[in-house]
Amino acid sequence: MIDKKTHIIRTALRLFINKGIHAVGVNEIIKTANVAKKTLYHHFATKELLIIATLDYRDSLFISWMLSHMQKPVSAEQSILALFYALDDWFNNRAEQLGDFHGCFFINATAEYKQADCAINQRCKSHKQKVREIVAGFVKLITTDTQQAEFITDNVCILKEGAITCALVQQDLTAGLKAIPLVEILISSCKLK
Amino acid sequence: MIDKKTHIIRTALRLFINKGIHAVGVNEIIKTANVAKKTLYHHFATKELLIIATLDYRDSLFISWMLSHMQKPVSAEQSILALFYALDDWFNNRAEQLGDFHGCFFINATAEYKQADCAINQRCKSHKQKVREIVAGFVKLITTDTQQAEFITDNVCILKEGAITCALVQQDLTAGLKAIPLVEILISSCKLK
DNA sequence: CAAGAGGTAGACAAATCAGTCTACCACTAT
DNA sequence: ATAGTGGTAGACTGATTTGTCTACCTCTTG
Repeated sequence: MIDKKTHIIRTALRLFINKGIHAVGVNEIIKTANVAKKTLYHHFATKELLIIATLDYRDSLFISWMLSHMQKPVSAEQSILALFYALDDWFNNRAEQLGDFHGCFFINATAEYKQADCAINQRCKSHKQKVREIVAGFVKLITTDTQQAEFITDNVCILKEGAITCALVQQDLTAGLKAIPLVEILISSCKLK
Repeated sequence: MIDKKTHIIRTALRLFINKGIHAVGVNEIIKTANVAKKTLYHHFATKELLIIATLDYRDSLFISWMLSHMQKPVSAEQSILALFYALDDWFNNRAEQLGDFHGCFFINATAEYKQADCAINQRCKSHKQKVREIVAGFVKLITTDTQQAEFITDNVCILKEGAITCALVQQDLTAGLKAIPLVEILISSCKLK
């Protein structure tokens, strides 16, 4: 049996993703995880610290999923496109590592915890920063012009967030694929300059 | 004095936008609005119905704000671009009608209420559908090719959602402006075909 | 003026919230 | 074997949740 701490994190994460954070109480978490309340509070002093632990867990899960898709292709351009095909997998529940799609956990968490000085909010922000830097790393291989690279990176991230949001709110599960032609245009428009 | 029902809706909306929906209790709403609990429950049988009323109120507010910006320009292309300049106003708290920026109320509400059969979720979805149709109306004036029009509409919406999300989560208040060059590329790429 | 109706008030109730407490259990080290 | 340590258990607490109740107050209408 995996250690209880990890078991609690994974259970809480699944519940948070499915129902939202405020909507899930500590009692529901311990009942679902089959642990005592004291056990949870032994590992996490407060619910907020448990939330942060689930954010960290999801962060490493998501980053490794993302890298596993982007590192396969032979060209950097293909890596960027692979990200959007991976999104399509995710939206349509073909991304086993990430589980069923209920939107981005970090966007959703930010929606619930908006104060900029709040630890939860800051974890979400730094997760997105990490993701952006991964994208930027591939874009750097496409163009050496730093201004162009920043333009591409910015808009790849905007398209990515937009696709996730459209997939969640409008339940448009094709949003990932829909963005791909524009990603191609975006990249090629810079290569020509 | 405006009628109490509207006063309650506006107060609840402001609190929901600032703090999230689950995070705000009925007690806080009545205290802030300075009304009795019975008054609130006279107008709204449940908290959920109050939430739906705030969604409807915000829907009409947002749509009229959006239209007021998009109807000014003389060309349809300028109208689409005006949407992104308007987003920039919003993100940087220059959109008085919408109040301070705390992300899109409908995206945030969806993050908290994810069950597809839930009334709140459905209101959010249909709001985004309305917004999409407004965009589609302007795009129709740019190209008569329905496939091209759909492609532009899809990606304008994705870029819009992405900009809102980046502005919220990464606190990148320039996200609206950053998307504009790509919107221009998107539109011109179709005009050439 | 008076009767009735509908909006207003805030105390109240039951359920649930996060978090605490004492007791115990299983293992390790002496 | 036994003392000690760290994980486990679940009842308990006080605050807060949504929603209810009776009483009153202020208007409109006869």
